[in-house]
Amino acid sequence: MLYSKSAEYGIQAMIYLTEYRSDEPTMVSTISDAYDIPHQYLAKIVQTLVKHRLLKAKRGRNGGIFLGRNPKDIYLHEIVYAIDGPPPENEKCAIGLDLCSDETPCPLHHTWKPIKGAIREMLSSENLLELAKRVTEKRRIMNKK
Amino acid sequence: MLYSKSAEYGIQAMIYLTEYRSDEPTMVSTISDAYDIPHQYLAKIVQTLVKHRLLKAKRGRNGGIFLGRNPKDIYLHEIVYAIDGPPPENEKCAIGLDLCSDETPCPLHHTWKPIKGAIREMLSSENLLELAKRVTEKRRIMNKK
DNA sequence: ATTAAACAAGACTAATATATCTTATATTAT
DNA sequence: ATAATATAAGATATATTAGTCTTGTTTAAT
Ligand code: SF4
Ligand code: SF4
Repeated sequence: MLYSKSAEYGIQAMIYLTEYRSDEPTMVSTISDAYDIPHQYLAKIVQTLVKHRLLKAKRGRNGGIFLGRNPKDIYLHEIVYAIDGPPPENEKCAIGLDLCSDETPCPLHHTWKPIKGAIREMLSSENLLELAKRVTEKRRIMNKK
Repeated sequence: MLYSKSAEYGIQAMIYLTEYRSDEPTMVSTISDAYDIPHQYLAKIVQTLVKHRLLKAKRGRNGGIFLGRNPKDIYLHEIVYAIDGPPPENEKCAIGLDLCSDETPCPLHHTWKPIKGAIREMLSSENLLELAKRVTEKRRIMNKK
C-alpha cells in the first residue's frame, strides 16, 4: 500500500536497531530471526541502506550493523526512498486518466488529494525514535495481559 | 496504491460506459481503443464484471456491453472488490509488526488509521455517475484552452 | 444456411517483485 | 598464519501480476 515488502523489512530492521540500541554491532541474522524475515533477503536490503548511509556496517567476525545516525533524525520516507526509490515525477494516482493537475483533475482528485497529502505528511514526520518507543510501549502492554 | 491495474482498467471502462451511455451495446474494443488498454486484457476484466452483474453483455454481431444497473447506484468499491477480491480479513497495513488492534496498535496506528478510514470512505461513497460527470467537465475545461 | 462480428474461456507468455544460493571479501580471535 | 564469522555482491529461483494468443460460442446481417 505505502511501500514495498522490502521497504517494510527495512523499516522493521531499523526499528529493531533503535529499540535495542547498543555500542556493539547487531548481526543481521539476529534481526531476521526476531522478525522472521528471510535472512539473505534482509541482508541485501541492509546493503542498500548502508549505501544510503542510513546504516553503518562492520564486516568480519563480531561484525554487524549500526544505525547511521541518531534515530531521532531518521524519518520514514528516507528509508522508503532508499529502498523503493523516489516516487515517479508524474505519479498517476487514483483513476489514472491522463495527467493530473489542480486545474484539470481526474474525477477522484478532490477526495484523493488530501489523503495523498496525509500519507506524505505521515511518512515525512514520523521518526525512528518515536516509532521504536511505541513498539516498546506496545510490548509492555501486551505482556501485562 | 488503492487497487490493481486490472481494477483501474475496470473503473475506466465503467466510467466510459456511463459517460457515453446508450441503448445500443458498446464494444469492448471501442473502450480499449479510447483508453489505450490492451484489448484482450480488458475483455477478460469485463468478463469478471459481467459475472458480478456490474455489466451486462450481449454476444454476437452488433453485441457489446452495458452497465448492469443505474450508475448512480454503483460505487467504486464494488468494482474494486469484483476484480481484486475483498480485502483480507486481518489486513496487515503500515509497518506490519504482528497483528493490529486499537489496544495494542502498531507504531503507525494513530496516524495511519484515519487515513485508512478516509480511503475506505472514498471508495464506498463515490458513485459512477458523479465520476463520469467530472470526467465530462474536465474534458470541457481542457478543450477550452 | 453462411458468414462476419461480437463476447467467453482458458492456456500461454512476459514483466516485476520477492526470495534463495553461491562465492567473495573483510575482520578478529586464536 | 589460520580459521571462524561477519557483510558484499551478483546470479539464480519462485510467486504474483500483467498481458497475449488461440479456440469456442453466440448472434445478426446477408
Ligand atoms: S487524484 Fe488528483 S493528483 Fe491524483 S491522479 Fe487524480 S488529478 Fe492527479
Ligand atoms: S496502523 Fe493500526 S490498523 Fe494498521 S497495522 Fe498498525 S495497528 Fe493495525
